[in-house]
Amino acid sequence: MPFPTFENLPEEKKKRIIDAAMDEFSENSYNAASLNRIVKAAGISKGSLYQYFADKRDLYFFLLDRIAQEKLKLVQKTARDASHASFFEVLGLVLQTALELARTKPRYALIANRMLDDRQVEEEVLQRYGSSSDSFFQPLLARAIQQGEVKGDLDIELVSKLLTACMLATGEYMIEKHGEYNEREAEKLFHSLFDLFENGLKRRGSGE
Amino acid sequence: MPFPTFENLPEEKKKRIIDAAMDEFSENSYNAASLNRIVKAAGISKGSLYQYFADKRDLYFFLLDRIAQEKLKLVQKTARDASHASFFEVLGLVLQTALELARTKPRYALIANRMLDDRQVEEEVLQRYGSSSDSFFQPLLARAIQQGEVKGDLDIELVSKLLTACMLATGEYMIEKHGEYNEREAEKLFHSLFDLFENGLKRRGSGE
DNA sequence: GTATCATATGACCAGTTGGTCATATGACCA
DNA sequence: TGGTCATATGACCAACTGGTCATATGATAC
Repeated sequence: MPFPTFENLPEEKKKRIIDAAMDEFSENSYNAASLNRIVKAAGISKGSLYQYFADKRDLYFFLLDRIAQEKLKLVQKTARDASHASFFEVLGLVLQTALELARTKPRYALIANRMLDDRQVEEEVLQRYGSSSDSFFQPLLARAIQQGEVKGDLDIELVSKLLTACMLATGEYMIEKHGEYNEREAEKLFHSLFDLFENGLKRRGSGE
Repeated sequence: MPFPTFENLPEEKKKRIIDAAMDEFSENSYNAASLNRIVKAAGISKGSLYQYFADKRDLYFFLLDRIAQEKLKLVQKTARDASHASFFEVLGLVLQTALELARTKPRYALIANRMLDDRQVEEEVLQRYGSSSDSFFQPLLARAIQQGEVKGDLDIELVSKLLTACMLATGEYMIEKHGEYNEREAEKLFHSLFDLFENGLKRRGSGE
C-alpha cells in the first residue's frame, strides 16, 4: 500500500508516476525493472519515491492491485450479464471481455504476463491473486461437466490452465499483430479461439 | 559458440559447468541469472568461465542451441515416423513427444519458457529459432485445411500459437504437478490436450 | 518575524552485476 | 634445467542496483 503522501499528491503527478512505473514493469520483469529509470521518467527524485512507497515490492503490488481490480470489475459485470447463460455462452463473454481489455490496455496484459517471471515475487503473487485460472475457470468447468454441457473425461485443472494460457496467448498475439484498434480482426481472433474450445479443429459435417 | 578451450575440457568438468548453467538459467530469466552463482556452483573461477565463453550471451545461446538441437532431433524422428499420417495423428505424436521431453528434461522446458522474458535477448532468440510455432505448426495446419481435415475458417497463425502455448502450459503443469515420472497421469494429460484440439470441450452424441 | 510541519532532494551506501587482467600453475619439450 | 604454452585464478573495475538520510524547501500558524 502506498503511504498517504502518495494519495495527497496532485492527480497529475500521481498519474505521471503510475504511468512511468507501468511502462517500466510492462517492459521488464520485476527484477529487471529499475527504480532509477522510473523516477527519471516520472521526473521525481529517488527520495520522493520512497516517501510514496515503502519499497520496490510495494510499488509493484500497488500496480498489480490496480490491474486486478479493474479486471475484476469487468469480469464481475460479465458474470452479472450472464448469470443464467450456458457454459459456452459465459466462456464466450469472458473471452471477449479479456480480449477487449488486452486491446485497450495492452500494458496491463504485458505486466500480468510477467507476474510469474521472477521468483522473488512469484510466491506473493500466487498468494494474492491465486492462479487466476484455478479460481475462475475451475468451478465453471466443474458445473458444466455436471450439467452435461462439457465432456466429462477431462482434467479440469489442466483445461482451466489451457483456457488461461490461450487467452494470454491471444492477447499477446493481438497486441503484437494489430497494435491499433481493429474490430474486424479482433472478431476473427475471437472466433478462432472460441471455436477451438467449443468444437476443436476438426472439420465436421458434409460426409467425410 | 564456446572457445576450443571449453571443448578441450575433461568431460566431467564440462558437464559440471553445463549443469550449473542449466540450473541457473532454468530458475532465473537471462538478466536475473548470475554468472557468479554459476561459477560458484560449478566450482570454477570467474576467469575460467571467460576462457570458455566470450560473455554471458555466448554461454546462454550455447545452452539454447543444445536444447534446440535435442528437441529438433526428437521432432524430426517423430516427423519421419509419421510421414504419411493425418494431421491429427501427427499432432498427437508431436504432443506426446513434447510432453515426454518436458517430463524427462524439465529444465529444458523451464529455460525455453523463459527465452522471451528479457528484451536483451528477445530479438536474437526470435531471429535464431524463429517463433517455433510459426515454423512448425503453420505449414502443417495449412496443409490440413487444404485437405479438408481441419476447418477452414481459422486464423492459422493464431491457432499455431495456441498450440504452442498449450503445449508449454501442459509441460509446466506436468512439471509442477507430477514432478516424478508418472506414466498414467501423463497419458491422461495428453488425452485432455489432444482431445481439446481435435474435438473441443463440448459433449457430443447421445442426443442433446 | 519565528517555529512547525509535510514534502522534496540527490549525494551517498553496501551489495551485486558482467567483465578484465596480471599473475600463477603445471604439463610438455629441448 | 629452463623455456614455452595453454589454462586457472581471484583481486579488481566501472556500472548499476535498491535503499537511506541529512538537508533544503515552502506553506501554514502564531
